[in-house]
Amino acid sequence: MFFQIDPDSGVAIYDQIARQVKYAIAKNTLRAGELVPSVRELAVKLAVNPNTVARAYRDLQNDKVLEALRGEGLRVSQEAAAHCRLARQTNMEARVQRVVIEALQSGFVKDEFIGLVESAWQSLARSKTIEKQSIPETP
Amino acid sequence: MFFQIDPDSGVAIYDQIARQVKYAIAKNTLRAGELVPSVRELAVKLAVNPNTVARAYRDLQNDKVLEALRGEGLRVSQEAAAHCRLARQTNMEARVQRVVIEALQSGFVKDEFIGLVESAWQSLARSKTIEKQSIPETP
Amino acid sequence: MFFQIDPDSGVAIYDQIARQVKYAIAKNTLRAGELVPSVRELAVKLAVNPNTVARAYRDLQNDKVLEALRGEGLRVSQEAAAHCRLARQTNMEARVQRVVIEALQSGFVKDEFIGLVESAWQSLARSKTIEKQSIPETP
Amino acid sequence: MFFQIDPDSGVAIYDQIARQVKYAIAKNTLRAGELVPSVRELAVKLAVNPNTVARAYRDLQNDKVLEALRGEGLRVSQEAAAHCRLARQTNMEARVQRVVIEALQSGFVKDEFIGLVESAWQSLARSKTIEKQSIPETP
DNA sequence: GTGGTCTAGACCACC
DNA sequence: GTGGTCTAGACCACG
Repeated sequence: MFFQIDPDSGVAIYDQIARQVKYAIAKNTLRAGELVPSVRELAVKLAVNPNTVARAYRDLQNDKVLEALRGEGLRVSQEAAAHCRLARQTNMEARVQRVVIEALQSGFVKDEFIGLVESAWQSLARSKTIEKQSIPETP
Repeated sequence: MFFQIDPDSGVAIYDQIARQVKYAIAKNTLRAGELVPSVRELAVKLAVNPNTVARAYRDLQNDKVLEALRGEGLRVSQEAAAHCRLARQTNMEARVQRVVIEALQSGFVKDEFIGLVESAWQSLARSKTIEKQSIPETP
Repeated sequence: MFFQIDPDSGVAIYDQIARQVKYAIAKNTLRAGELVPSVRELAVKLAVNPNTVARAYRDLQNDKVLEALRGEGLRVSQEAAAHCRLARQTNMEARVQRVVIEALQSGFVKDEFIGLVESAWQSLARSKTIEKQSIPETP
Repeated sequence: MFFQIDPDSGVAIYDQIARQVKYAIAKNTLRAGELVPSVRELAVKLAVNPNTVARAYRDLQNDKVLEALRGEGLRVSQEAAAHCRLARQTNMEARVQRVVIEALQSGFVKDEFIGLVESAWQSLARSKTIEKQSIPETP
């Protein structure tokens, strides 16, 4: 598959996997009805413990994003796309809100902060390897 | 004192304390040479175990932000302000960068994202209790 | 493992542990990439509270000597050896300097003092249990 | 008086005071029968809390180094010189032994260590302000 | 199994 | 009164 995990980012690996699967669905890189890679296969590709992949897939099943086909594998569900797009929006709002609260608490003014955001966006958006960027999260 | 901790935010309490002390110094609410509240006193105010406050203060001593005066208390060091202001900037840049990377990865376009940020800022900035807001961390 | 702590030496136990880990790395008894004993395991061996070992390990992580592998253990970092060898040298210089200052202040002459050092070295070096010697600290 | 204390050395201030009094007696700078400065006077000179000086003097009385003359002050006792010279020797032996043990534990060889001691001695002995040197101790 | 965090309560040295 | 250390035991997230 196409994504990357960073074991030192402070975010649980299973969480990184689950999120990137959701993003892929939200972006239509992965579509309803498709099979995701098997636990073992993905574990090998990401150089990660199979248990960790299994946990990510389990969480995705709980979220009704994946569904098990006995003896076949895990399939992206029909409702997944809607769910993932919604999740994308909600998660991003929550994340933005947290950072904004921190910024307010530490005394930033609005323009100073927006400036920070824009300059980060500029510098990151032009990097062509953006999709390979790991996501340094935060402890 | 002036700050609040949220035991359910997912951020370690000692970390919330340490950060808010740094912010207070960066904002000049707390100045070089002043004594911070005693471990026991702050523990009572925050309804937290004294060991937890002690751990925050110990970390701040490692960062050269506080210095111990035996039998007297803990004092804000002279270098603290510079360090804390720098940390404020650097930390915020790092946090913003992480969110921006996530946004890019999940397919946001710039204006959509900036819009999210601005609306979050608007709604949070006008809340008068902003300083009492807990910092809901990690989704 | 191979080291000993003395709870009555006046030196904090966590500090004795951290120092001995560093020494082991400086001496190549412990090498980059290896896992150190788990917190609980070492706590049992040293007959010490696990929190105390955890504190030592935490300090070593702050010093970039150890790094955490989630759910796996703590690993000696790559930079550790250099750091520890440097620390060994610097610490010993500092300790020697303090004693020398005391000696000068209390009116020793050089040969008298060197004699003291040599006789101490002789008598301690031939004891075969040297590595098991506790470090009686502070008079 | 002639000595210096370092509140950040990790050694208790009262202990620094008591030791320096003993050293002065061992060196005959202070002689049997002389009065030591009053608690208040010394406290002012050293910029230290009078309680701290009082504690040092109390310890020295326990050691029979000083004796109280009601309404007059504290006098260096007759036995003091012998006691202090003995203490000088014994303390230095103990300190040297501790450092030597550490050196052995951290894998120094004899010549390497003696070299360290000699170079420290050289560089410190020629400093003219040697008597004003504070004694950085260390915990 | 691993480390990380927190609480509770104790004892110490220092001022 | 202050900070520092240690113990005991609990719970959590992670692999």
